[in-house]
Amino acid sequence: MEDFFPSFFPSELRQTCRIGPIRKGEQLFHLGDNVQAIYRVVAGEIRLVRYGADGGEILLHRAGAGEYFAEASLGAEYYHCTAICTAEGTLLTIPVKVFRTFLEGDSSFAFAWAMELAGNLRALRRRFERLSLKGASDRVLHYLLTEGAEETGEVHLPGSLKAWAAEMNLAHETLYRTLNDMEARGLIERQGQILRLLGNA
Amino acid sequence: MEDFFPSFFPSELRQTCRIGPIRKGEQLFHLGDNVQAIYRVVAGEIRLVRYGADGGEILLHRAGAGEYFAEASLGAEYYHCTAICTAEGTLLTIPVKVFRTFLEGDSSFAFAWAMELAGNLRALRRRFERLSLKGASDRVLHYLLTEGAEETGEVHLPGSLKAWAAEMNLAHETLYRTLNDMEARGLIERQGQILRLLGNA
DNA sequence: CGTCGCATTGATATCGCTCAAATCCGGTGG
DNA sequence: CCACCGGATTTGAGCGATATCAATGCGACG
Repeated sequence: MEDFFPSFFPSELRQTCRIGPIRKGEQLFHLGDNVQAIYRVVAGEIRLVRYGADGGEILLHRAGAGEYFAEASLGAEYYHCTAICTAEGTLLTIPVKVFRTFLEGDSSFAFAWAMELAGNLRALRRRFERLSLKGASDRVLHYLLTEGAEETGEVHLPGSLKAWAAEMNLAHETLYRTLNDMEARGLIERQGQILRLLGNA
Repeated sequence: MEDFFPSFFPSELRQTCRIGPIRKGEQLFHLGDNVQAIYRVVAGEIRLVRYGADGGEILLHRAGAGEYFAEASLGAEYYHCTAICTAEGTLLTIPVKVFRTFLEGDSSFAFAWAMELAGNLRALRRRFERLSLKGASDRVLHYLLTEGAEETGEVHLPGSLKAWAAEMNLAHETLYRTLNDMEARGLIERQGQILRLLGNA
């Protein structure tokens, strides 16, 4: 199944992977577990979370279709967070042991993987930069500018507004209000699940 | 000079690198420049920044001795931020072209590099998680827990308190007050440049 | 039809930011 | 040796933006 694997995966590696369904609420691993696999979301959604001292859930990452997660745990002994399925789907499970073997022996694979990691790093830096903005509207603007379509700043809302608010570390109420304000000011335009950036200021 | 290079760098690669001094205020590259090199700080400090619409400086990363920067730009065409030297030191410059060649041809090098990137990714995730905390004291606690020495939660303050505040996206005044509060409450202990976590709550 | 979760709006509280000012410290030049 | 200066540190006061609490409508789903 070509769709399940990135093109650069060697066929021998593909044979050791597992592909299976994930159900909402299922936990793939917990904070502290020994690292046994890295994953790629084929369909559905996985959230990587950690729990604060007060029991509050801290969202580290949301992985959607096509995205890896726990990929940074390759060199670690144990997982640094907990993975929970938040939307039913399909999951590709890649055993670390075999994965490491290929990384060490196949230079073109290792190269492709390094490119992949570099891309993830850049994406995370964007999110980091976004979080460092204080204003809610600044974050929305930044999202449209960095994650939106080239030039047009058009974005398909990733799921519910509530989930989007969580990804940007905003209370969902604040996001509602902010979007209303911005639309009222003519900064953005909303058409159902599509957000468009209007004036380029 | 063994100190300048990570141990896994092939000697042929080392020969194409440049080692030179950097002065405070010097800019290594700007947002939008074509990617020509990745860097490693031997001594001193480099900050990766980006400028907001209001002209405000957004700190993306602070790289100190031993750290790489722009390493995620390997697969990119142009730099996504600006690099400024904030403390005099020495810089290792690694041309991307040669670097790529080695990545593609030397699997053990590529593997080591992938490990390096994975580590960077984990470090950035920690910082990201920290930023997602709302309270100032939560951020300080998180810093001590994740960046501090194992168990003891002991930390050498990275430079000035002001710089530390910037790294945690806090106003420096807020950090001063928070540290005072925390010390008064017996949560932490300060001895000059050393912060120690006391009660493990 | 009842329930659950998302969307939306209102009211209030809180925490960190901003502006301001005083002190301290290291370095520099006379 | 001392006066001066810039930057870090510290403390104070007040504001504002966001979180929080609360209530309602709405659509999907069993």
